[in-house]
Amino acid sequence: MKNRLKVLRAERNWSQAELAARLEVSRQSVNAIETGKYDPSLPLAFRIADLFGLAIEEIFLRD
Amino acid sequence: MKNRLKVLRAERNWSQAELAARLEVSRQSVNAIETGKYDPSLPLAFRIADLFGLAIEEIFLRD
DNA sequence: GCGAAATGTCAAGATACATTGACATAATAT
DNA sequence: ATATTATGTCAATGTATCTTGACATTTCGC
Repeated sequence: MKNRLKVLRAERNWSQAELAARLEVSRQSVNAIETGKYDPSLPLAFRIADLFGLAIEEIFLRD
Repeated sequence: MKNRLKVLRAERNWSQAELAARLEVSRQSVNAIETGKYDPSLPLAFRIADLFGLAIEEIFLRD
């Protein structure tokens, strides 16, 4: 499961800490998801999709 | 996080056991997700969406 | 180059997700 | 009515997700 988080974040000039704050998760969680250590839970994936105004399928890709 | 699993399964006349087999998870997992005990992981949500040929957003709804 | 901000990573702990095995009850079929 | 199938649920266990706190390294502005 790959994701486009880093790119989406860069497009908005958000730091990992800023994204984490907007998602109400820890900075370490954002980093872990971005660096592929694990996938977000489904509810968090929805919050991410909502924040960027995209469908989950447009952010998370089957590997 | 609500979901339409039970309906989609009924449309196909699949038992929980049959759906579990197609998803390669346990019957208890399907039951737990259907009865709202917990949400599936993101990878499992993708497998479910793929199986039914729908977008994740068409199966799982923000509550 | 120096200091600040950003990123990567580790450890320890909590809660969520998924498993097997078992059992009770409900629904269906013969 | 009895047997089979389907569903709901429990306990115990293991892995995944997420947390706080800490520290090292990289990147950026000045």
